[in-house]
This record gives sequence, C-alpha cells and structure tokens, in this order.
Amino acid sequence: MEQYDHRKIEKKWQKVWEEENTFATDEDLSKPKSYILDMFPYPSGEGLHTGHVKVYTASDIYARYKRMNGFRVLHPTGWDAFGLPAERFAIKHKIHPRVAVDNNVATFKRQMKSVGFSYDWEREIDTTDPKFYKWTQWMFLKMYEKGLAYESYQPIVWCPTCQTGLSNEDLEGNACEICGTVAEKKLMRQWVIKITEYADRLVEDLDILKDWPESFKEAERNWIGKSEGSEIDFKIDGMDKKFTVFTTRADTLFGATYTVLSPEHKLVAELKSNITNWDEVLQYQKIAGEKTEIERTSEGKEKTGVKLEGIFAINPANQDKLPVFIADYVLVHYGTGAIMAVPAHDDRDYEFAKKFNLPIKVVIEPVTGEVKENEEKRKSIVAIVRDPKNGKILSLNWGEKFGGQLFIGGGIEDGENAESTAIREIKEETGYSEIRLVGTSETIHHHYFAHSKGVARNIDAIGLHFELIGNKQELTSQDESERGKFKVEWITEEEAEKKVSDPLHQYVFQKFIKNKVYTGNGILTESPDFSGLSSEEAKIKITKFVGGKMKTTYKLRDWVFSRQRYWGEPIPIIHCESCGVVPVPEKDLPVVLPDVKAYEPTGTGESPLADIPEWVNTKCPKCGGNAKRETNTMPQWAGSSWYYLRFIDPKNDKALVDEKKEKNWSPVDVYVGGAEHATRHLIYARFWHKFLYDLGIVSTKEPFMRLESVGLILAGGGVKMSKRLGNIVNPDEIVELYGADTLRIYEMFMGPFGQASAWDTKSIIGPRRFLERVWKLQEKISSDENYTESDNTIMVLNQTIKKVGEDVEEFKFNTAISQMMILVSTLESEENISHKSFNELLLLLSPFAPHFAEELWEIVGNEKSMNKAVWPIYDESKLTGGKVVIAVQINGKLRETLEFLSNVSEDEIKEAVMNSPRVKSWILDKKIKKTIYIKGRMFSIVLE
RNA sequence: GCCCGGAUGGCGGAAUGGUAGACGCUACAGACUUAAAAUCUGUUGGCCUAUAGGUCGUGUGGGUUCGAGUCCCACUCCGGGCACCA
Repeated sequence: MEQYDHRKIEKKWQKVWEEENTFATDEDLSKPKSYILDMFPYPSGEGLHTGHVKVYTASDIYARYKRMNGFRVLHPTGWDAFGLPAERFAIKHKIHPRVAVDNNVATFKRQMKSVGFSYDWEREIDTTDPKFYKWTQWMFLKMYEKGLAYESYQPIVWCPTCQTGLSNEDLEGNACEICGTVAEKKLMRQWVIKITEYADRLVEDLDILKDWPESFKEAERNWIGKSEGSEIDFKIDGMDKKFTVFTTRADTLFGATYTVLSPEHKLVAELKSNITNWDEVLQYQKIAGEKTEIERTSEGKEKTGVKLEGIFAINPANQDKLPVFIADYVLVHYGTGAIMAVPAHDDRDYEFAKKFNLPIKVVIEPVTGEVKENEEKRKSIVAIVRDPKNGKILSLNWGEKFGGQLFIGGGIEDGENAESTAIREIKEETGYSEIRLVGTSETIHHHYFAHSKGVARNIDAIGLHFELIGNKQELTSQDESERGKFKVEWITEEEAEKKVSDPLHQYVFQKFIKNKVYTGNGILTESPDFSGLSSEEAKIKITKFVGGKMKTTYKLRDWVFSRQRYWGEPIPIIHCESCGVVPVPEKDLPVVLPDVKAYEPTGTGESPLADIPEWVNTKCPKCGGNAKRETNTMPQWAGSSWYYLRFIDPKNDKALVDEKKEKNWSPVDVYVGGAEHATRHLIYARFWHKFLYDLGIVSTKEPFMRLESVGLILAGGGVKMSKRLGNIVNPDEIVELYGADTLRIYEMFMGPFGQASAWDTKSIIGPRRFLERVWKLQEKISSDENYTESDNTIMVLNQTIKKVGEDVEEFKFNTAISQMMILVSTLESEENISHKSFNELLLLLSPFAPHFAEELWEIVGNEKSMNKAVWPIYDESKLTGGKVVIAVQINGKLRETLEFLSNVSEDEIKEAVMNSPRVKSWILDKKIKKTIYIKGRMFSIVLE
C-alpha cells in the first residue's frame, strides 16, 4: 500500500477535473435544478483567507452532494472587483487597478483551485469587465427611464487635507483615518436611486423567504424601519405658511406644547424676515451642519436647540400658539423633518422641555396590568412616602402570597378624596402622619385579579407623592390585627425598583422618583371631544379632525448611487449644454472606463475622470451639440446587486440574461455568506431583482430562496484575525502541509457552520488522522465478493448514510463528519470489510474530501468515474440492529439500563424492570404512584 | 439605549422535554522502538470510593414537569448589528 501523499493526489485530480471539465454545468433539463451560490469574493491583495475557505467549502460540499443526488447544479463564482481598496492600492503602489485586480484574481483563482472547489469556471465573471458592466449600465438607464434614478445634492464626508471624499470606514471617530484631520461635510451632486419606492415590497416579501434565518429578516425589517403614523399640518401664526409633521402619536396632539424643525428644514430660511434672533439661528445651523453624523450622535443625550423668536405655530387641534425650535435631534431625512413635541409622553421631548423650561401637559392616562373579563370598578390611591433625609421610601412587605413588596395603597371611601384617603391609609398602616404632599398623578387605569377576594378589578388609581417632615410614628391599637399581615420597611430606590413587582405601584414609583414619562398607549384625557377614547382609536379620529392623513414612513433612505472615484462603472449619462441630462443610447454601451495613468483625487471632490478632457468632452446624442460625460462612477454595490443573474448566461451579448435560461435556473436555491451583508447587499440585490421583475426580465419575486449564514473564523483566543495582530492563517500553508482535503474537513468540523469559532492549528491533526485511517481501511477489503460485515457494522453504515445526507441538507457538516468518524472506527473493528461498504464510505466522504475519495475510488478498482456515481441509499430496516436499550428512571433519576429486542412489548419491559435487582433495591417497600413508558427509550417509576 | 445571537469538561463542541459531555484536540499511562517521532491500546467533569456504586454538575435565581442543557419568568456576563427614527 502506498502512503497517503496529499501533494501528489490533489494536483493529480485537480488536473483531471480541469482537463475533463468535470464540473461544467449540467444542462439536462429533465433533472431538477439547484442553483448554489456563495457571495463572490472581493479579490483583495491579501489573498484567500480561512473565512473564504469555510464558505466555499460548505457550498461546494452541498453542490457535490446535490449532483450525486441527481440534480443539475449551477455552482459558479466570480469577482466583485470594483471599489475603493483597489483604487487605494493603485495610488499607493503606482500600479493600475486593472493590473492589480488581474494579479489578485490570478492568486485567488490559484488558491481556490488548490482547495478543490467544483465551480464551473467557464462561467467566471468579473464586475470590472466591460462585457459585464455594460449590463450594469443598461439597468441604470432603465432605472433612469422609470424615474427611479435622479440627481440630488447630498452631503458627503470630506477630508479637507486629503481633498477627497471619505466613507464611514475611512473615519477614525470624526477624523480622517489617513491624515487625522477632522472631517467636514460637503454638498455634492449625486445620483440617487429611489429604493424607498420599493420599501413596502421589500418588507412584505420577506414572508416569502421561509428558509432565511429569522435574524436576517429582522435586521432587514429594522433597516427599512416601517412606521405607521399621521401627517399633520401646523400653520405659522399670522403668516400664510405651514409645515407638516410626521407623528405616530396623533392621539397626543392636545399635549403638544412646542414644535421642532430640523436645522436643515427649508421653512427656516423662508421665515428669515420674521425671526428676530436670526444670527443665533444661523449659527446653530452652521454648527449642526459642520457636525458629522458621528459627532452629532456621540454627544450623548444632551439636547441642544434654538427657539425661532417671533414665530409661533398653531396647534390644529386646539388653536394654541406653540413656540417653534430648531434642534438637531430632529433629523431632516426622516419623516417630514419636523415634529410636534409632546414632552409628557416622549422621552426626548421631555428632556428637551426640561432643559428649555417648556410646559408639560399630560393627555394620556396609563393603562397597567391586563384587561380581564367581568371586572369590578374601584377607585383607589397609591402613596409614595419619601424621607428626604436619606432618600428611602416607605413600603409594606406583604410576603410572597399577598403581592410582595408594595407602597401604601387603599380604596377611596365615600366622602374622601385621594389626598385624605392617602393620609388616612398612611396613618393606619404605618403610623406616620408628619407628611407633606408634593405631587399628584393622573388617573391610572389598572387591571388585576384580586386573589384574596377572587374577583377581577379595574381600578382608577391616583398616585400621590409625600415627603416625610417628622419622624413621629403613632400606632393605634385598633389597627394591630390588620398590621400583622405586613411589615413596615424603609427601602432604597434600588430595592424599590427591584422588589416592587406590582405594575401599578412600580409605575407610580417610576413617575415620582425616577421622573419617567409615560410613552405607552392609554386613555385620552384633557382632549376635549376625544377624552376617554383609547390611543388606537384617537390616532385615527384626531388625524381626521385636524385634516391630516394617515401615512407610512420608512427609515430606509434613497440610495446614493454615485462615487467621485475612478475605479467603478461610469454612470452612462451625458450632460448636454442645451438638452441637459441625456442618457447614453443603449447602442453606445458600454461606456468604457478610460485607461489612464493617474487616478488620484482631483482635489475638487469630483471624480478623477473629470480631469480627462478627451473622455469627458463629447457630443450630445440628441442634438449633436457640445456635451460632457457624467464623471461619477457607481458604488461597489452595483455589480453585486445582480451578478447572480449573469452566471445563468454569462456570455450573452444581446441581453443581460436569456429569458428561457433565466426560467431554467432562477432563483438561487441556496445563497451562502456572512451576516455583515444582512442589510445592505441583500437589500440592494432584492430591490434590484424586484425592479427587474417589474420589467419582466426575471420571473421570480425574490432572488435568493434560502440563505445560509457563515460564522466568523476567529484567531486563537477568540479575537479577530487581523494583519495588525499578525495572527492571520494562510490557507496555502495548510494545503501544503496537511492537504486541501484535511483543511476542508477541519473547517467544517470546527463547530456549527453558522457560529463563530476559533482557529486552532494543533486540532487540524484530528481530521488528518481521520483520513489516514480511511486510507488504511483499503487493506481490509475482502477479496470475497459475498463478504458481509457484522450486523452492528451494517447498522452503523446505514445510520451514517442517513445522517450524513440529512446533515448536509441542513448545513450541519460538523455532525456529519463525526458520524463518519464513528463509521470508520466501527469498520476498523472488523477483521475484513466488503468492497461495497468501503465504496459507500468513499461516496459519503467525497463531497468533503474530493481528491482523497477520488484517489481511493480509483485504487480499489472502480471503473466508472466517481463523479458519475450516485449517493448511497440506506436501508430503513437496518437502522436499529434489532435491539433497544431502555433507560430506567426512579423519581426522575437514572438507576438502570436494560437491553431488549426491538419488538419487545411494554408488559415485557415492565416485568423485566420490576425484576431487576437494582430497581428492587431502590423501590424497597415504597409504593409506586405511577409508571411512564416512552416507547423504545425509557421507563420511569414514580414513588410516593 | 434598542434589536439579534450566545453561555455545556483543560479546549472546539454533541444532545426530537427522556442515559449530559457524542466526535475531535490536549493531557496521562501502556505497547512498539536502542531512542525519538509516527502509530496502536486504555484513561481523561468534580467529589466520596474498590475498577461496584453513590453524589454534585450545562452562567445565576425562581417556576412548569414523573423527568429540564432543552420550555416559562427574572437577572448576569460575552459577541454582533443599529444609533436621538418622532
């Protein structure tokens, strides 16, 4: 027997696969299809890393498995090669990005081939290839045609030293990562895509995606941030001007005590002549404008703003005159960029109101507890008594059964008001009477079940806040029996927050002591015709009453689709001196990126393309007059938003994808990649797909039916692999030392595919030993054609076929591998093994360790190529081996295990259990209360 | 602050509400060897004990259940994402 030499074997089979084009896509339409895709790589100069190998191995195993199961499989890859890193690299090393990308691609391709991925390389695509980006540009023109692409001035983050625009990743805090200068904002003309027009469908259709992780769908929902509310107009007092606010809480309109515009709101300038503190306003606008988003948010919760002196808005509900502020906590790009502020029922408005000393008007009465049937109405009070000397609060400890820790509560009796009730209850229950009322709450509607009385109650409670002014405590004897039920305790705020679990009492505490405002829904008060309504009802009625309209808004913003960069797809637009914006005619596509020597930033913020007059200057396709080309390029996201469609028909120069072929292969059945793409890439691609669906180019609503998320590979110690820490593992070294097959198995065996796990080079030896043991098994193959292994081995073999198949379907590669290890141990314990069993083991192993399996397949004399072989089938009747082991529990504890034939009856088991000496010794003379039998698993005895 | 995950031996991890720790690594002991490596065999959660057996044990505290790593409630810690979203 020859030694297992991975270097020889892996090269040999990679050559065979390449020469025979083994993994060319099967176009036999009689077979079911499976389109298996991983998120294609960005070919960086760093080369392939272990994380790539993890994703690509998983999809490769799945693809090979599907082929063996009779599917026609599309499993391609390509290069997402436009973007900033390549351009940076080019500037730094004076290498043209085209050259750098080609070099990097060559490295990636060599590395990927060395790991043995079964891609159909004939379908390789590259987003920077004009034949590819012709179609990216074509689709941009379609979006322009449909009114989805528009020009707009948008702020970019700008480094005044580097004279270049920065992405968020280029920022270190609020400063440029490269030179350390504090970044500014600069308004640039941008192309923007109206993705918001698809927001609703992007949310709705998440329901189609049954095989996406819930966490991805939730992340998309949050990113899109759908919110239902009302738009309501506020007139400016004494002027023919108004602004619109967006609110989800129209029910609180009567509680609005001021309004806020975002500093960038266009009405501010229109009001200039009437604003008496214009200088102050201007200065605030300037400061807010200079702040980067990071600065604006890193200042914590401290609210800032400026009142527009001389300006009042009219509350359309009650015609109150409200002050108008500008403040940067109101964002220009969300809702309408203006809010009505209701400090009594919104945390931010409350903070702002406190700081600027604005009135706070309660219009919602809280509802606590849960509404029950047949409730009895009551009126009561909850009193908080605080000792200002030590901050402690008076409480009654009723014990676990009677409500636990509470403050002082009680029913309002005839002839009493809330205050007199509270004073009486405090005196009766605690003996304190030297107190002073400092606050009274609104009515609180509390629903609860009074266990002592056996009735459901709906009480209208009033909270009262007292301060202790004297320590005199007089207890009268007639109250003693009542007082025996509880203990009077002074507790700290922390204890009160933790121990008082009753929602009503906790609410009153939060209101008075923690100064919390009530932001939930409730029942309206102080809202003339609407008082007594629920929030839900009032939202609609009040909106209607003031002539507003119900409106859905999204957090999702339109997609800024241009970059002032060289290395991207040119936006196919021409600016004509007389016709204005003219799209490049389809016949002139692609607009090829010119080959230039310099691609440094221009210093004006414009794309380097702007400095190439022979490219920029052109003739208008419409009138023939002088015109200039658009010099902005597309973002890196553009190509990756539709590349999966091009794999279906990568060489087509008539269409981005042939209609028939699209129907044959779309959609992607399994898409594998990282959770960092849960929002942007996947939302952009889903949007793009829906746009193409509307054009009739694709036949499905969604591009990716199932999504498998990969977990990070961390370095030892659970930290991220990074160049800086010098802990990056290069897959080349592992392939050289242990072999690609070992690397593949190691990465799949590390842990659950979707979970992060730490690289541990010394553990790689385990998978390598496993392969060595399989290698040695070939010596045990019996020459006797009719040789059969023991029943036990047959059982394990069948179990393994079942488990590996099921686990691969579910991307549970780690447990599939451990089951194969169990099979190998079992086969090793046999004197000899059959040719058939060994072949089946190789077939199970082949998706995981393809070179290794091919070699052994050939060595043991199989005629047909392994890649034409089919996945083994297990025999249902041989999964159990005819025996069952029954665990015996007594009072829930394992006391015995007994083995039976699998056709054993419950009575036989019971008899054997009762006769077991060990069981008898546990039962002794105790009575058996009951027995429970779980078929084929366990027998449980419960003793009295 | 909000959202989403997670917590099981020395380590990576396994476990349809039913024998916790499969499988692998490490470590220890033994075999082979002049020796080492490799390989093979055995042991490897703690404690008490004889290798029988017992007892504790899946981040913490409660609960449901004959039975909880798994379900429910409250909390702690760790990781990831988002950032004043009206």
